Amino acid sequence: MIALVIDDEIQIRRLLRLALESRGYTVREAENGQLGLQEAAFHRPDVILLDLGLPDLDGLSVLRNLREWTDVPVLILSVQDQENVKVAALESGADDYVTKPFSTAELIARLAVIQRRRHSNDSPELVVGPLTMHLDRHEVELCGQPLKMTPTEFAFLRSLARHAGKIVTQSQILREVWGQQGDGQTHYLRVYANHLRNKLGDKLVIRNEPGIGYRLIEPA
Amino acid sequence: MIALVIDDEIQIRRLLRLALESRGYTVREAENGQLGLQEAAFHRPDVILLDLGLPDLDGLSVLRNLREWTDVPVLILSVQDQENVKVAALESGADDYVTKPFSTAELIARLAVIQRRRHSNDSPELVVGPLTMHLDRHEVELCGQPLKMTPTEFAFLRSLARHAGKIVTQSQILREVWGQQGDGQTHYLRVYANHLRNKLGDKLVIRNEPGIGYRLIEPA
DNA sequence: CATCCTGTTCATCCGTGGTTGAAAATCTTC
DNA sequence: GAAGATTTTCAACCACGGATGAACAGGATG
Repeated sequence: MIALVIDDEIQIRRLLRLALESRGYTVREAENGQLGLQEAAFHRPDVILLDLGLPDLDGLSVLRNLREWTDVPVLILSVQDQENVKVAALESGADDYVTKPFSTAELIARLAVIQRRRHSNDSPELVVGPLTMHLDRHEVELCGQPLKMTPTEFAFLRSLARHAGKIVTQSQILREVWGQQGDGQTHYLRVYANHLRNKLGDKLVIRNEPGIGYRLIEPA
Repeated sequence: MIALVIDDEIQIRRLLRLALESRGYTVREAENGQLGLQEAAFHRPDVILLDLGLPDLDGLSVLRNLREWTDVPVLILSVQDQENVKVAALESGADDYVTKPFSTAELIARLAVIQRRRHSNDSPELVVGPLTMHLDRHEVELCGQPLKMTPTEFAFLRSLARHAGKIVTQSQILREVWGQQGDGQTHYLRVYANHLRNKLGDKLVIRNEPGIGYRLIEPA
């Protein structure tokens, strides 16, 4: 399992190397975007940890470049208060992000989620823990029990479940559920997140990421 | 038993009409792909004889279009020994083919094979609780009593009965019963659901799933 | 304390579905 | 080919439930 760290700060790279190697990863490093892309192309890592603030290219450019030819999971490392950048990164195909400073435990946990998500392939049935969505028949089961759901609720939940464990941005959900004209109506999100939480009970958690979006996770 | 002949050569159509009518088929004709698709959607034939060389659309396009919404048996009429085209047709869902010139005896024989295969795969009787549908004869029984049914009603009920107990999507029913141009005409669904409910009484329930579709269930 | 974002509840409105009946199209039958 | 019967299509109506929009409460953050 190869991890590629793209970050200009050597302290961060050393920290990540220690954390990752202790978990069995082989770690490669790149100190700027240009080298990062080269490394990614040459060594084909299984996961990439990408800093958004890089000296040459900015992180977003690196991410978009990557996404032109690979689906490798990308975890963003960002400093706080760059919410718009985080949103842009997620919409450009990043899988998740952690905010510096971060605990290595959190980092490892998020990596695990990303990897697990990779392995699930898409079929007419979408399964997230105890939840099963039959996309063709618009039926939902929770712990084997059928769950009644309005069309809008279904679309909302599908939007989250498609990227289970991963953040889905507000505008992403709004576009998928309400189409073009839904853009900006963040109010709907709160109403329907509420509906779904009531229906899902404590079997599944819809967690809010303030200012960014929502994610569907299984309770620990 | 309705057969639809899609061929631009009038001689061929004449020949086929004679051969088929002598075997008890009702024959409909279309001289190009566009008309053929219309006929297929409107009259819902039990078998289609399709020429691969048509003036407007090529036969393969017609076939693929058909296969988007119906499983009606299709027999290909091909001119030469164009192996690659025949293979493509079979892979696109054709049931068999004959090469021009062909003997009517061979044609009839192949039709018989197709029909028999249909019936072995798809059993000629579809049973849901007290309801029995004789798919080959277009006859319906409810609690042993014969039930009169128009062609559209029959197709609608078959669409539901095939997936008894499961939700069948609105557009799924519309495509199966009315073909491509039925898409969006959800109005028809309400009218015919109403017809069927009246005929089925309380022996079987057609339940609506708001915004999604319908399902056929046995009352508890 | 002020502000922003979120969660929660509720009243209104509109879309969807059910129902009926009439017009239009199609198929029979002579 | 014309008259009648059957079937499909279409229009009009009502009823209900879900979508929408507003109001208010809670909580984090500075």
